Amino acid sequence: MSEIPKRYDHTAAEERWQQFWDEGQIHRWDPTRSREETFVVDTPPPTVSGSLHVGHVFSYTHQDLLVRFRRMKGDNIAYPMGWDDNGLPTERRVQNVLGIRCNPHLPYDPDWKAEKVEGKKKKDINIQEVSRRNFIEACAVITEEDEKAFEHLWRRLGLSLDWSEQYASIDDHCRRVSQFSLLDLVEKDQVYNLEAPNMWDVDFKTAVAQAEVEDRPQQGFFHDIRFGVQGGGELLISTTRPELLAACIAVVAHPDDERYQGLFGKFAVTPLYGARVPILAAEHADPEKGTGILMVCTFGDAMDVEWWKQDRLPVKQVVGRNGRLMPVVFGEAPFESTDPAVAQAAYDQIAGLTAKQAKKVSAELLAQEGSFPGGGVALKGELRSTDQMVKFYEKGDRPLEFVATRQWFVKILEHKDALLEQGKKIQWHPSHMQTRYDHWVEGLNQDWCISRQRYFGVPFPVWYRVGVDGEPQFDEPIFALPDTLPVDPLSDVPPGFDEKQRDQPGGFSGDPDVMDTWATSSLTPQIQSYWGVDAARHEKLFPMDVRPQSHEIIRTWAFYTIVKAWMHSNEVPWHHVVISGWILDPDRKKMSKSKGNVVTPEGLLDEWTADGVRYWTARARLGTDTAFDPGVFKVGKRLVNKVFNASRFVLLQVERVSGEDSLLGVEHITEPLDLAFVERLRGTIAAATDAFEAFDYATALQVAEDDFWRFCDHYLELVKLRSYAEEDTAGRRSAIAALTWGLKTFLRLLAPFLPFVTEEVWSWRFAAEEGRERSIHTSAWPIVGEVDEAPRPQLEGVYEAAVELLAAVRGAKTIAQKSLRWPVAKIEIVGPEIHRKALETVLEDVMRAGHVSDNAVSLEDGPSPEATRFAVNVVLAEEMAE
RNA sequence: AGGCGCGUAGCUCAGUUGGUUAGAGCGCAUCCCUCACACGGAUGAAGUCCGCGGUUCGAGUCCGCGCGCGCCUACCA
Repeated sequence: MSEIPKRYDHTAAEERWQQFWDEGQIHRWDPTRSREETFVVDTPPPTVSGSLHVGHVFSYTHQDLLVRFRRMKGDNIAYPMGWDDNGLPTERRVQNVLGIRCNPHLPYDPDWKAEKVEGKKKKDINIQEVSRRNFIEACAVITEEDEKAFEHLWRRLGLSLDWSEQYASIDDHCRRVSQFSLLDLVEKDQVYNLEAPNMWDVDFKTAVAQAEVEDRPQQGFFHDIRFGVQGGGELLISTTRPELLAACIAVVAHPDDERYQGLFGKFAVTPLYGARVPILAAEHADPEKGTGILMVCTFGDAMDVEWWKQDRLPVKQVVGRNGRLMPVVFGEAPFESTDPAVAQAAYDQIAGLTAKQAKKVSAELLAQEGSFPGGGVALKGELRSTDQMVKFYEKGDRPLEFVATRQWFVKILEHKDALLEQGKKIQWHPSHMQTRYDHWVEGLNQDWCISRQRYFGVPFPVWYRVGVDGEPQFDEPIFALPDTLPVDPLSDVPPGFDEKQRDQPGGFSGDPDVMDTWATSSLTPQIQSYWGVDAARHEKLFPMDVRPQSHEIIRTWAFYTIVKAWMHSNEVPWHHVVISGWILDPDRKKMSKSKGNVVTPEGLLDEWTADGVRYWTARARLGTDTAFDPGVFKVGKRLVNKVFNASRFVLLQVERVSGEDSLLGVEHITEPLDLAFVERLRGTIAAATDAFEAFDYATALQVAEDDFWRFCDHYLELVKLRSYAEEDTAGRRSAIAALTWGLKTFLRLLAPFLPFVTEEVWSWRFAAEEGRERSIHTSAWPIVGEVDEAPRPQLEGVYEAAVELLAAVRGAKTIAQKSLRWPVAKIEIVGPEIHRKALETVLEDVMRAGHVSDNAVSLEDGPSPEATRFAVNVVLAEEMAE
């Protein structure tokens, strides 16, 4: 038995046990055990952004609680760690930290070294352009540092991850699996490549997918613009985007709209540009909005894209990839005009401007005399302000534009029903989170665009034949062979070609894009299972048991992962999804870096102990947002101290009584009070286990914690003096045996929540008992069968009667402002028979704990006051005994 | 605008299939250094269960209508 320290030094203990777990490799997945006895977690790979906040602590601890429970139940745990270093966040961070930009056309410079510019003033930084390969090397350097910071925090938190199972979403293995996934989708005809209008971020200059788009409120202005009608007349269009007038390809109104019945089939003529455009009827036009008749452009919004497709209208793209208006030539298709010279003169004033600038200039042009065909002013009346919702890339600063570009898409629109079915096969915790998934699937309106015009990501394993005209033939892709993956088509050469033929007529050209980061993240189960690489391992790990994540990424991570598992394997990726809520600051706002209200975790761990911080996270039920409340950390730390001190008391008693002999077994538990306590604990074990089985760690904690405090406040006090006995009596043996099993049980019930302090006190005595139990975390989760040798109590309410009477004695002393050790001269107890009988069996323990002298007790029959078992009259002694 | 969730003590939250007088912790008040713990303990005060209506012998719980908060989805005329 190791020496029991007087105080808990959490800093030293936490470090010591982290190291112990590492050395003992107790978190290792055992690949030799069967799938049935294995519990597989699809750990979220955090975006390695370099800054940690308390939100990370929150959801990752939730997973760990469930994992630690399953481990103690005897499961073989597969709990890997992945890092998401792919994509824009890293790219942007690297640009800022190192002051570089990628120029993929530059040659690789082997001597180039990354140098941090943090701390320098903005004007002193010269942005340096580097090659794609240099840029990716720089990314790797930065992410490695960031991963270390995360790993350090995870270890301090006591996450029982298997550190031998790690991946990074940009590493060779992940690139291989991602590219293999694309090839499999090609083979299954679930992916296509198409030039089409698509949402485009003009600053990042990349396509984005529906899932990455968010609506933001913006103030817009209606411009009422007069259009001519061919053959005479005019109509009034209300638009917030006058800068797209040159891109107008039609005018539409609702087919039932009385006002425009005579116009359908005719042509309108745009002001300034003199373009002849058809006037069409369309159900989607809302007679209530604006003037009820609107212009269709290429492309103002998603609806424009729909109309363009539906009515086979021409493309008049004016907004370029950089968000500025492109030069166009009037008088040539598709920019026909009744007066090309006038049109050109007008357009030349907005060409080259940003959309926002062009809007202002367009309004000025439209307000000029002569802007309406045949004389007059096209802009009618004042601008009217309107609140509108505008689509933004979630990481972007300017509105998205619809730009015709060539992109890769995964077919999801035609599979909505099948994807809803897959969602039903998964158990969502809490269950209402499935509704979010359903809503998202039902609301899909675009296929999944998976190509991004960026540098840091997984390339497409694709080349295109180059025609004799020197242009890539996109309908003739050449795919990499699966056993050559991963490839980079910008440096690798497709089968049957050599490097000299790159970008040459008759040769090949590599696809310059990278995949959407979700195209890789959607494969975390397959990455972990080595799908397509190691079939035996895949069998043992896929589908997984549980996916932990937060609710805002149901539409991305959960959804895409379900898509991929279904397309590749016709399976669900996991059987359970557990959803953590958010952390809210005291103003009930979500804590996030952009709001500047985050709390960094390391300081919390210093102040409240790792277990105390874990306690706070464990109090938050799944799916429920939680206030950041230092009061709860405090409670957690108190519990940690209580565990330490109660264990100290029990084990000092055990040490005194048992010496170095083996612990007293449960067969020694014979006293009625002890049996009543054991009976109570049986119920606690069952309740905590049921809750954990249902993924409800919060209830498991509450049940265990409540009963542990009762154990300390009541049972320990009731049994303490009996256990102090000098002689080896049956009563003392019973007390020590019950305390031993009780403590051992509480420690195990609390171990998933408080892994450090429970391990610490477990090591004093229990660890030596059995080899398997060297660590509490690989010891067996308590079951009621352990204590079968202690008979069930014959009477009910024994424990409760004892507690009630002790409270009455304490109350009398408190009211008299006396110490709890103050002796009682006389106590009169009146109550009904059933309660008296229960009490009589434990009366000696209660009287001893209350310092009631012998022969001072009277117990009589009679009614008890409401909600109590007994009427009690306590008379305190005149003086403190010596 | 539709949907999901939430609203219980000053604060953070439990409250099971409807069932006596609605619970816990924090905070607060008063007291107690007792040999596990003062980083502790005892005792106590504190609630219009968001509002209105309904079902029921009985509603915090079920139904309807509101109000407030959060989120999801839709919405660039």
